[in-house]
Amino acid sequence: MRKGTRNLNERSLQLLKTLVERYISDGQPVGSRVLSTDSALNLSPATIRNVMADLEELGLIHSPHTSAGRVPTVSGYRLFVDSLLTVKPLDTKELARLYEGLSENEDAGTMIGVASRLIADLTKMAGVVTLPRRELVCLRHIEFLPLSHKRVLVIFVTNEQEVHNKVIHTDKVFGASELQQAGAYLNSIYCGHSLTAVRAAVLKELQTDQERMNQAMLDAIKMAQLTFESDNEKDDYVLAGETNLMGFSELSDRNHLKKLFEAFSQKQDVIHLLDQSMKAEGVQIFIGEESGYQAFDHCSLVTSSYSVNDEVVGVLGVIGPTRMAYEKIIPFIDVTAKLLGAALNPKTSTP
Amino acid sequence: MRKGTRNLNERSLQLLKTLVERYISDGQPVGSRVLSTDSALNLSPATIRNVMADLEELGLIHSPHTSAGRVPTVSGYRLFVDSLLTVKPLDTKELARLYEGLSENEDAGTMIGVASRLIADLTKMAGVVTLPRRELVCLRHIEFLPLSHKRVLVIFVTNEQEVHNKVIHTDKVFGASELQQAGAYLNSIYCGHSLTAVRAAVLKELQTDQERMNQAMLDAIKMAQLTFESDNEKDDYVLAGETNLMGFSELSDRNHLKKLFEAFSQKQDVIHLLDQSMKAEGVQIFIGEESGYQAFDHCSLVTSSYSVNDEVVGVLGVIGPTRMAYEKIIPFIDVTAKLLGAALNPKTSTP
DNA sequence: GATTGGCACTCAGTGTAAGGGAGTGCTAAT
DNA sequence: ATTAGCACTCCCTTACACTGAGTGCCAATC
Repeated sequence: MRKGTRNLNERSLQLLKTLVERYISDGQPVGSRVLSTDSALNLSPATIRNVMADLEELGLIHSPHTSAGRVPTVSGYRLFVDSLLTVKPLDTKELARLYEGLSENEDAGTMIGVASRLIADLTKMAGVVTLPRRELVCLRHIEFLPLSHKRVLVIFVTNEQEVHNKVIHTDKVFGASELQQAGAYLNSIYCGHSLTAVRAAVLKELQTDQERMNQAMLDAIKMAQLTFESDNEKDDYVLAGETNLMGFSELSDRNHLKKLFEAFSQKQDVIHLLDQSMKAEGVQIFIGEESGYQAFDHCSLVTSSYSVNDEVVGVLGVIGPTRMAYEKIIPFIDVTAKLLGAALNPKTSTP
Repeated sequence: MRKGTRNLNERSLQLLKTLVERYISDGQPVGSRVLSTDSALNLSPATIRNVMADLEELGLIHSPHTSAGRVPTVSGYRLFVDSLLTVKPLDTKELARLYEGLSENEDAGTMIGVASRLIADLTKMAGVVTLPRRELVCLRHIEFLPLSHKRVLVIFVTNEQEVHNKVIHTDKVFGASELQQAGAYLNSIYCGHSLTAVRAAVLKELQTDQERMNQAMLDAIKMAQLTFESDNEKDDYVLAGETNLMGFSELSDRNHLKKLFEAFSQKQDVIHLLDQSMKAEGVQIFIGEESGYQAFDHCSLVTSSYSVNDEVVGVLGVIGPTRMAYEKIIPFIDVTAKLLGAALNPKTSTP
């Protein structure tokens, strides 16, 4: 059939682009008339209708009802962001605010919060930033305190000043001084190493000859193992500006909004989604149902991993309605990720 | 005028009560006809209309428009909860779930979270619980770590296993061993005391003769002072089930809901409100605008302080639409507060 | 004097009909 | 291949009438 032959020529792509841009800015279904005047091409509405019929057949656009204009489908958005979109340079004011906010030398937790807030404020959508992975964090100090019932409270400090704590269950009862000794021992050998390195070293230690260690050392190693045994230190993220999402008419359905907020507070879906984009470097985009989670059906996520010392340690992004200004959001997220990475770099961030 | 003479006789109160109950259960403005059949009094609609006219003049009820039924005003609700309401005994199932959830012996942080979640789940509204005041918390362990630039990271553990940390700025540079010594000294004298007691003792120490102390002791005391100097450890609360509020039609106004959620995430208004009810013992109720915060205009708060060892240490409550089932919520909050207090009692909660 | 029945009135909500507007699909002409 | 024209569809708004619920007031009744 002849439609196949003209499926996606230059012109139809150009029209799709204009249509998406127009829909993003107006929020109204776009008709052939507007498109005719809007696009640089000099085509009559009738011609455009023919093209639109093709685009619709390809599943790129869709008509809410018989006599409304066309609206991009998820595939349409996808094609748009993948090949049609022309990114706009960042607004200077926004860039300035990013610089200002992300140049302070605070601890990682604070910076994460600042970044999240900045994303939310500047995009008027919801900002989300994951905490840095533990590979990055290096052990600075560790300490054990006895609790009742063979339980021990572990406190460990990472990087400059981040304090973590965890309760572990030991197989015998330890006294305060024994625990103190164990802490001192571990501090002396593992201080300054990354948590993953510590975990690896501890495991190796336990598997090799334990004869050359005395009981106290062995106890210490065992406790370290319990402390760092798994990544169960559940990943977490900082969210800001959720309330911004309540303003969007496309999310006005009470039910959708509720599901979305529930997903935010249960966290796991969001975390899983962010994890995915951790694997790839650079900006990633999930449009509508692409995410695979019902809660995000009418939302898009634009994310980017951020790196410290050329190693990916976390993800940040923005959550908003499918109809968002991708051409502005994409560079924005890109820059924010780079700035956050730089701000977290211990070389430059230690005063 | 004659209306004055029969302002608030038994009968009109009875009618107001029935009206409020009916409105709470239905959510529809209540007309004279329903009220006539609903109330035990055997009165014709016409008579009831007369009474309602009086109640309206007194500002207790109000008509949304000429020919709708009547709806309670804030004053109407107030009168209702203050003198008309007959509290219903707690549902056995709910009571059972409360017992179950609040009998576990976890650390305070967890219990607070559980309580908040329980309130939200059982009332289908939003639950809120403040963290216990620091008067209650007693120092278990304190420790200092050197940071750069005359900054010191203080880590202190309170009660069983709650870890806090703070960065203080000292007026000279301390080495790791000096700091360790200081920590050991403070542990030896202040361990087991409440934070407020520690603060008081430290202040007293600094004001009296410092001759009998050596420099190391003095440094330790000074650092303790910096650590505990103010209540700036900002009070905080745990919120659960905010999303439940999105289901209520009376809060459907996008704007109201947004303001409410913003108040939740900014926290200060909520904290201030909860603080107020900390002062009074027992259940307190804020209806609609009474709270004084615009964000809560169409909401009611039912709160109760909770106590450990007969001392008020925190507040819990439920946030929902003005039209809520007070007669069930009030005893519910009352019981929950008592159970939480019991669960937090260190005597019984330490295994 | 309190209570009640009756009546006119008000007002939200609903259903129906008509007209306008925006947009489409198809066909025939260019 | 493109375009103009036309008939058609569907949404939206306005208008109008009608219903039902509820009120306020007045006069009759207990």
